[in-house]
Amino acid sequence: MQQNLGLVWFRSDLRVLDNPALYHASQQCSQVIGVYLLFPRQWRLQHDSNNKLYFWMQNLKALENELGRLNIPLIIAPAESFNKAPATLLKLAEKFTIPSLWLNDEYGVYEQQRDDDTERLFRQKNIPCHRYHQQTLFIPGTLRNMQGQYFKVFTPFKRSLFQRITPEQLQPLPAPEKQAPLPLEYTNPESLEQHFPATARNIDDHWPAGEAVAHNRLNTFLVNTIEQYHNQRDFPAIAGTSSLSPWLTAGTLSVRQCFHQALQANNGELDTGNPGITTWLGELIWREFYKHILYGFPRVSRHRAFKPETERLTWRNDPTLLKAWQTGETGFPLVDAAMRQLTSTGWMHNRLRMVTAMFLSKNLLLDWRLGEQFFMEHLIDGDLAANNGGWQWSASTGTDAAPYFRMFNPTSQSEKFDSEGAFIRQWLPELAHLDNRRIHAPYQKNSQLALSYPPPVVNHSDSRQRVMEAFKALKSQL
DNA sequence: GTCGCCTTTAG
DNA sequence: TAAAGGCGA
Repeated sequence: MQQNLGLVWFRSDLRVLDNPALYHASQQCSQVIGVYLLFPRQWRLQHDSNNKLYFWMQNLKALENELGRLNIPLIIAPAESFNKAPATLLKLAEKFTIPSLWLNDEYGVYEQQRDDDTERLFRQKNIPCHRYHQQTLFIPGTLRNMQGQYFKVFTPFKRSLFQRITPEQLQPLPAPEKQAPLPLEYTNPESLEQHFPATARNIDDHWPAGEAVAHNRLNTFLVNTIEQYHNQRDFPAIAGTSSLSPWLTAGTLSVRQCFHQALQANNGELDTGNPGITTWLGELIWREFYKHILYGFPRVSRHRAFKPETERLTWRNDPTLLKAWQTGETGFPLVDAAMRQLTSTGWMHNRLRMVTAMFLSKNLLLDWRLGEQFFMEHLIDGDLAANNGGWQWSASTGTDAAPYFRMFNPTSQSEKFDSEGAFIRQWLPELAHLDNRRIHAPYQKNSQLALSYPPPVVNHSDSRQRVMEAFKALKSQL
């Protein structure tokens, strides 16, 4: 009876819909069993936030329910670190006499090593390992320029993707069919989410788990929001973005499902049609781009700069300034409001991720890795590739085709993207009474103002000068 | 080698 | 409008 069982290993693909490993296993096996390994030690090492881990555990519970409706058991097993994965899985496969393993690849260096080790061990035992692909539209490494190298610039990468993408590869897979009941003896740990107490407030209300929720959000976004996406996405006081990243990172939702549905809403047009939709497709491709970069340039996942020469920059060591940035007490209202949004909700608006990242790395001249880590420690959608890519872009150590020195003025950004001060007032009640003009820089032209809010920790133009010279010095050192 | 172009601007 | 370098074909 157990001649043709399949063990499906879930990781960043916590869904039954459009899940290649699950789908193909259920097509080719008489019955399948799901497994999820807990890596608490590894997650700590990677600075994964409790917000994210709590959310993942809730999504895992939702997955267990979805699978249960299909009579597919889900075994949840502790494994501490990645290096314990092969033996833990093999033990399960032997205990339940399961002759095949099915999984969707992940593209971080340690994840690849873990999966390669697992496959090797299983092969030694004559258990085939079937590996699929789901994290990106194209397998990292399969989009190259004419010289056969990885694209280092976003736009040519996107053009190449548009040229090569086909309707067939965008067709999401259905859920597997319901299988015959499969009685198994196992006990899963209870109340897993309690091991990862979220620091974000009301996390269940803001970020409810499960595939049904994710698809509702996607559909609502496509119906109500996406057509104005290009006009509204830059304004943090407006809910103009998709806010789907937590589900995308957990794999509750696949990029293919998102891309497919958005493209349908645009009559199949990739770069024409509704500008809101095409802009959002571009954002999905940014996630794709950074995953390909992470795979093609593994140094970026080892705390190294994409542009090696920028490793000679001397970042300042100033724990007090770092603390001011982390707690939202820099005296720059938009920066502080953004940091308080992050620590209160586990999420930050994308425009503000750039503003706060540039402020840390350029105005404060603090190492971008400190900011990258702090983001990971709080973000509910923390993704190594996207977070690292964004930070390195902001710090000018990463991929960026623009020649000139890219630096935001946090006050101008505030006047431009929060002109009414609505976002600032939401997070900094101590400034709520200031008028729309003064709220962006409270002490400007009035340094004697009595406020329970700190004065600016740096002078923008001086700090701008300082970082410009630091980058200029890199070139003269060559 | 040449040429066109580059997510998100500052002053 | 100046900045001001390198990618990709």
